[in-house]
Amino acid sequence: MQQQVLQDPILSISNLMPQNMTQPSPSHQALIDQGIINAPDSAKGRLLQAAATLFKEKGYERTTVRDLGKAVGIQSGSLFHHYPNKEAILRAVMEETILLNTELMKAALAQSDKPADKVLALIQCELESVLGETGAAMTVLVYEWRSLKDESQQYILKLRGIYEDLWISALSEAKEAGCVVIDPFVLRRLLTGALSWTVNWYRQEGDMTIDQLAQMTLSLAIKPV
Amino acid sequence: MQQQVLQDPILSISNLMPQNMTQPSPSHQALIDQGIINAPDSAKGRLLQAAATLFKEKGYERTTVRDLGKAVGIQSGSLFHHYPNKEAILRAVMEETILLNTELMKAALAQSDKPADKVLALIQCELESVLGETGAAMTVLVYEWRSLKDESQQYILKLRGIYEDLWISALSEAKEAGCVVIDPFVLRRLLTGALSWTVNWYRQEGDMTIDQLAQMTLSLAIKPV
DNA sequence: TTACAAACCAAGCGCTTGCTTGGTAGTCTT
DNA sequence: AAGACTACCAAGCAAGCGCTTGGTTTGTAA
Repeated sequence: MQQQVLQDPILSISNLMPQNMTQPSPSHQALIDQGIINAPDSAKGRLLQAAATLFKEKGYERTTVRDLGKAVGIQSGSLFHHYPNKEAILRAVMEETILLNTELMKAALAQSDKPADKVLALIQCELESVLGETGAAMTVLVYEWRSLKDESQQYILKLRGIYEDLWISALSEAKEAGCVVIDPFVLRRLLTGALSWTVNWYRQEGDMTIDQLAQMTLSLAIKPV
Repeated sequence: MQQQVLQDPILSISNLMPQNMTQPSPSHQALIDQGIINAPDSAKGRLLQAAATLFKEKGYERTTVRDLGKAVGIQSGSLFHHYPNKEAILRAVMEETILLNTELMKAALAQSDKPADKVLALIQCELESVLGETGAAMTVLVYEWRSLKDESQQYILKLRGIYEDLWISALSEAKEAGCVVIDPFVLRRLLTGALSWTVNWYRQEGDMTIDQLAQMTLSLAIKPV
């Protein structure tokens, strides 16, 4: 059964997406093929993309189901054909983002060797997540925590744990190698704040690339050996 | 005309405040005496403290005027005798916090001499602000930005500019002294994220003091000369 | 004692919210 | 062709929201 395509070409949320959108990465495509996350051009996928954008810009509470409906080009009531309630949409946004970015990080780690390279790969990866195409959803993941029900919080927290484990083991390796001085857990938490906050000031149009920013951040986190 | 004290001893927001509250610092008291900010034990002061706590815990949007009224021990409608609308309460919370913490930072800087010491003083000061008594209000200042009207945003932004200038000049001095390698503006923004994020994980009850955390953060920001 | 203003209450208004309902158009299966 | 299913619309409900109103209590000062 093929998903029907949403009909209104004017209000359709495809207008909210970058025109020259890149192809999904191999990791991304794999998750789509396994049915774990929705394809970006499916009805649900576009709803989630629009929701992420609105939740980031206005906040979850200030975004109404009427806003969501308008962004996708359907009536607000029709949203509840896809998701049982508004919170489930927020949860789905977070779930898909954390799953996707965990896979992206694993892929990035697989291409690195030395401890310092791994840390750089993680920093680059997280910056790309926060500042790139999935940035809206990542911001929602970080800042709209409180709006989830307890049960959803625990579920997302579990997924986040897997993601954080990748960080902790990389930083621990770096510490054993002598290029990190402070406790890996504290360092990770300081980095979490520093990296997620970039969404509030970094602009692609500026004269600093994401890679340059990643290098600067790395220079704070590790000392050359 | 002396401020009347709120009457309900059960619901009074004084119950929400630490029992063994320290005396206001000299900088704090000076601002109170000048009528720039409200005394913590005045009616308005307690309203703002309760509002900060609720806004931090539930978010501004999820906090209703009925919640605020209950926390202070008055009817929700009576709030509008003190402030014209709900947003004005949020604005007042932010305004008082930024004014107070700007003064605290100036006082801390005045006692420091070498560039690295000044940076450490700023880090300590900001951590105390975020994690100490004014923590709720500081968190609101950082994370409830979007809920302000445009005009209020500009006003608070102006106040924040003064605060940030203290940081930028201290980091610039440190860079000239050779103990900072990356651009002061970028460094400040990374530190902003790292320090404000501590509210999400640091616990006083743990075995790491705020001063130790400040030292660790300093070790990332500057290199010994 | 009287006068007055500040602080507050009780009630509720107008509006918006998330969500439900009953029904319809189009597609796929048999 | 008939039936089943998905995706949607139009309308609106119950609850909760920020805020207003008219009147009462309380503290201060003449």
